[in-house]
This record gives sequence, C-alpha cells and structure tokens, in this order.
Amino acid sequence: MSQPPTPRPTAPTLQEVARAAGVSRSTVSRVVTGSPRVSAEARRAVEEAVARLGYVPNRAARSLATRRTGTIALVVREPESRVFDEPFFAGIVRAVSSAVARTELQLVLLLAAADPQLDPDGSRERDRIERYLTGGHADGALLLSLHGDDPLPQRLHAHGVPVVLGGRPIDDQLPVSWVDVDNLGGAELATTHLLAGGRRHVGALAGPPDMVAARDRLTGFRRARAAAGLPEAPTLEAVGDFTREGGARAMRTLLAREPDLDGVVAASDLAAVGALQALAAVGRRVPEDVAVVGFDDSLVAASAQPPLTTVRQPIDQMGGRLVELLCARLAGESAPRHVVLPTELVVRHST
Amino acid sequence: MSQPPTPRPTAPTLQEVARAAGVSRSTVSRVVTGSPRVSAEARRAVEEAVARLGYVPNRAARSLATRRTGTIALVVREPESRVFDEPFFAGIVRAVSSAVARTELQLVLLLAAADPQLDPDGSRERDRIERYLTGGHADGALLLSLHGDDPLPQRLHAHGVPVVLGGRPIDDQLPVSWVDVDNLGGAELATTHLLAGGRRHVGALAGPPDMVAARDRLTGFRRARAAAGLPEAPTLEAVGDFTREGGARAMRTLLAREPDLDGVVAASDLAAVGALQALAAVGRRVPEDVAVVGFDDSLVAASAQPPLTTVRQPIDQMGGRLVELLCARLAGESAPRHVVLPTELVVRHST
DNA sequence: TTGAAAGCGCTAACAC
DNA sequence: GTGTTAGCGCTTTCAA
Repeated sequence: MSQPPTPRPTAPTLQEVARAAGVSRSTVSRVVTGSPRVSAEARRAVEEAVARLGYVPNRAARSLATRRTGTIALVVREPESRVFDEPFFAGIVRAVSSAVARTELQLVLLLAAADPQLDPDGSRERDRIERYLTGGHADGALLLSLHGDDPLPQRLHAHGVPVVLGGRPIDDQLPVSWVDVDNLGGAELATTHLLAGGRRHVGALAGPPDMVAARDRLTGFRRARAAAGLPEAPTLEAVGDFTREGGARAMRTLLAREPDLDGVVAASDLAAVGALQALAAVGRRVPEDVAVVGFDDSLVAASAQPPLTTVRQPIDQMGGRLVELLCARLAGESAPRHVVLPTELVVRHST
Repeated sequence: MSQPPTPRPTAPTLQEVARAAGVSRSTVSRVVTGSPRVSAEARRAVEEAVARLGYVPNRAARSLATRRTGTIALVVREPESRVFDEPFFAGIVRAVSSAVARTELQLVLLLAAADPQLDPDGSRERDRIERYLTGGHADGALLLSLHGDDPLPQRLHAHGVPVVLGGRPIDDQLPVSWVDVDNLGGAELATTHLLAGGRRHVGALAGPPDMVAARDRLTGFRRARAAAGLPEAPTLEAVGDFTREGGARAMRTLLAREPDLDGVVAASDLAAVGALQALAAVGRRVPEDVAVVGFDDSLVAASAQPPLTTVRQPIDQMGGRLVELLCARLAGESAPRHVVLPTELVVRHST
C-alpha cells in the first residue's frame, strides 16, 4: 500500500496537555473520556489546557487502545453506478444518518462500486470494502442493496464484524439480522387497488430477479390476483429493473403481448415513470386507458404527470431500526433478529 | 465518549503471521507493505501464512505508526435534510467515488447534518465533522455545498488538514483550493438562448443568496440581459431555492409581478419542475406561453413534461479534478489552486 | 536481506 | 483522586 509522503503538522498530544495542565496523562485521559473520578480543580485545569492547545484526541491511537472505533459503516452495495438515482437509497441514507446522529457514533458511508468498466467482476471493490471493514475501521456495518449471492455478509460475519442487513437476504440461512419493509404486502395492496377499481387486465413490471425486494413485490402481485380469483398469467409479467429505462422496456414488452392491458404495477416509481413514457409514446392515456401504480412514494411519483399512486415504505423507521439493531449488537444487548415494517398505499388518482 | 463493551473476536496480528511463517515481524511488514527488500523465499512463506490465517492489517495501528490513514473524506455540508434530493449531489458523490476508486485511497462520505430539530444551530454536527477530521481519521477532505460563512474550511486548514472545496467559497480570501463549474457562463447561455428565441420578458428563479452557485447563476442571467441591451429589472428576479417548492414559490411571485412574462431561467432542474407546476396551476402553457430552462441536466429535466432545456455541468470531470487536487496536495505535488470547468446548454425544446 | 528495538498516542488496570 | 506502567498492532530506523 503506497502512501503519499507529506505528514501532517504535528497536533498536540495528550502528553502535552498533561504537561500544560500540570497533571498526568491519565488524568487528562479521564477528563477527555468523561470519567467522573476527577477533582473539579484538575478538570478545570485540563479543560483550559485542552482549549488553549486546541487538543483533539487521535482516533487511531484511541482505537488501537480500546479496540473500538466509535464508527459504523453504511455500505451501499450497488454495482451499477446508479446508486443515488434510486430515491430509495437517498432516503435510507438520510434516515440512517439521522438515526446515527442521535448516538455517540460516527457514520461513514461506503459506496461499493464505482466504475464497472474498471472492475467487471466487482472483486477489487469487494476486497476494498471487506478490507476496510475487517481492518477494524468500523465497529459494525449496515449493508444495503445486496444482490444475488454476495459473499460480503458471510465474510464479515466470519471475521466477527457485526452486521445488519437492510433488506432480507436471498439466502435466509445467513446468520445475520436484517430489517426489511413489507414489499410483498405493498405490492399486494397496489394490485388489489387496481383490481378493486375495476381493472381487468393488470400486469406487473417486475424488478431484477436477483433482488429479493423485486421478487417479493412480484409475489405480492401474484397473490393479489389469486385472492381476486384470477388465474396465473405469466404473460402479464415483464421483467425490467428499478430504473426508468427498465420500466419503459418492460412496459413495451407488456403492451406488445397484452393489447387489452388496463393497469400495471411497477417495481419502483422510476420504473413507473418509464412506463408513463412508453404509454405516451403509443398514445395510451393514463389513467383512462391504463392505470399505473409506482413503488417508493418518491418525489418523481408525486411530480409525475399524472401524479402516481404509489406504495410508501417507512424509510425513516427502517433507518432507525437498522441503527438500533446494530447498536444493540455492539452493546451486547439482545435484539430481534429480523424486523419487517409495514408499507402503505398512497392513492393519488382514483383508478 | 461512552463506548459499548463487547470486544471483537481477536483477529490474527502481524506477530502471529511472523511466527507462522518463521520470520520476524519486520519481514512480514515488508511483505505486506510491498517492500522489494525481501527474499523470494521469505515472501512466499509470509504470503502463505497471511492467506492461511486470513490476516488483514489493523488500520488503526498502521495509521498510528505512519500518521496516515489512506482515507479521504467527502463532506456534504447540507444542513437541510435534503441532501440527496438534489440530483447534483448524487452525481458528484458518484463521480468522486469513481475517481477515488482509481487510487489506493478509501473514500468515506460524511453527511454534515441530519436532524436540524435536534441541533438547531448546527454546532453539534459541525463539531462532529470537525472532530472526526482533526482527530486524524482521514488524510484530507473534500467539502461540498458550503453555505454562507461556514468556518469549517478555515478551521480544518488551521489544523493542517488538506482540504479542497467543491464550489467556490463566498470568501475568496480563504487559503484553500477549489473546483467549480462555470455557473455564471451556464446561466448566461441559458438566458441568451431564451432571448435569442424571441422571448421578451425573461425572468430568473434565483437560488438561496447565501450560496455562491446561486449568486453566480443570477449574475449570469443579468449579464445576458445586459449583453442583449436590456435594462436591469429587479422585478424579473424572484428568490427561491434549489428545491421544487422553492421554484414553484418563486414562479408564483414572478407571475404575480409580471403578467407578460414569457420565459424563466431556473436555479436548478428541481426548481424548474416546480415552475412547471406553478404555471400549469394557472393555465399557462409551456413552452408556448412561458419557456422554462433548468440547470443540472438531471433526470427530472429529461423526464419533465415537456422535457426541459437545461445547463449541463461536467460533474464527472468535477469529481475527478477534486480528487486529483487533493491527491496532489497529499503527495506534496504542486497543483492549480482553482479550477473552473465549462458548462454547456442542452436544448430540449425549440424556445 | 533480516531482526531487534523504539516508538506512534491513547486507555486501563493497578497501586498509591 | 491521581500517577505509574503496560500494552494496543504496526512501521521504521539501525545494526548485523
């Protein structure tokens, strides 16, 4: 690991503060860490010296001594460079950040992949994240947007790094805890809403099959149909992804296959917007001819033309629970292994 | 700083690898850091032991010894919890992340503010970021979205933390380097485009006055008008912000003041979309009655109804230059102090 | 080429 | 209450 040369101008150390305050290092340490076993007098002297010298504890040294870093990592494991195009990530990052701010911990956000060009199989990036975490730079990690059979949670667990997953893993044998939203229930709600509105030929724009959330939403769609007494209909399901392009593509597929289509449940709001565009391109009106329901309750759903009915995920809650679970693990307290949070339908137009 | 109790299961140390390989710690260290002064034989033995034991260097220890962390921070200094609603941030985070991936460094993303409720004056959060950075957890920092007279760059500089700013600071005396896009030129281009298209009453939806980018864009608007021989017209400028709501609000203000308005240059794409909604609400057609130009070339501009002409910022370049400048500083190499990158107009409809 | 030894700055027993 | 004393795991002279 080649390191650039220039060192930092030396910052004041505990030692120097001790000398300035006329006490020992231990006393300074006690004051700085907030121990009560210090005389008021000593404390005052130390505090004065700290302020005067502009002392800030060196984290590396503290971390080396305590074997803790006071830091947790939020890892967004998104190999396509689309991380923040997804409104969902934006929300969860904010929610987690906000929850962490209420603790003594510091949050670092690790983006898993940057340029797939450079690193087609993701292995180098995988190693980076893994090395960073196993190298002891964080006390624990929140893992988001796991795809397929990503070995990261397994490996971190093997290394003893506490981990909580945002979203249920594909392999439900994994010995890690997770928090998820009720994707299945949400999609069921959305589909039922369309069916109850009198739509006869409701299809699904499915997300990437290697992601659990996408699969759960598709399952919800199927259940709602079944519950309404409708037969299985694979031709009403088109695979896309969570992006606008993916949604548009799936929409075109569906339109070609099912001329009678009068409603679709999309994998995400972005996909729903893509569907809107695909429909406009062939002159189908929304919602008169075809109703479209999104998933995420993001800004794009609210500002779409027409505004989209969509499924709201309790993102703030999710962020809170993720942090809560990880903190409990770090503190050695018991906590639920799995948490599923309810979703709800946000109705924006009457179809 | 109260730390939770549970320690990590102990990971293998250099010491243990040395014993397993039958060499000294120094030799292991040399192999691990890639020093050439090691016999092939010793190297092989060490590599084997490293692999077998699953050894990963402890960063805190290494950092303590080298006084470097191998990490740089990207600080998004956004006090409103709206960080990732802004497509610009999403883009820049991605671009920086991608540029850092090409180096040996690791990127950590620090979100400056989470819950303004908790911390009305931002001081606690400010201290966090500052403590983290001055505590030696990163070798340098990229600072984004500075507002007003944020003392952070000054303070970090005083502490000897290398800093590069994304966006020109208000105080141009600040002894730090920065990378910015040509906001002024972009806004000028956009305004001129409208004027050249025959629009007579072109207004501006300005951004927050405490942000340089917003001010520069407003200046660009004024210059374009002046260049077209038009007089100053304060009533054609309404202050909003970069959000959709801000844009809608400013649009309504302008409409109330200037019934003849036939074009607006918005502070951002989001603001432009807000303007679209405000216009639709009063039955004005876009672009027939009023033309709207955005700023950012984000997804929302492309998918708006109608698709919006907008100003493209070279975000990938900006990310690359930011990282480049910081790396140069870290390596003690010389580099330009300030960089301004060109913007361009993306024309989406003929007005 | 290799090893021994001295820290890097801090915390945490343990005595006083 | 306060100071003394060991380390935490690694890098890096300095000798050999």
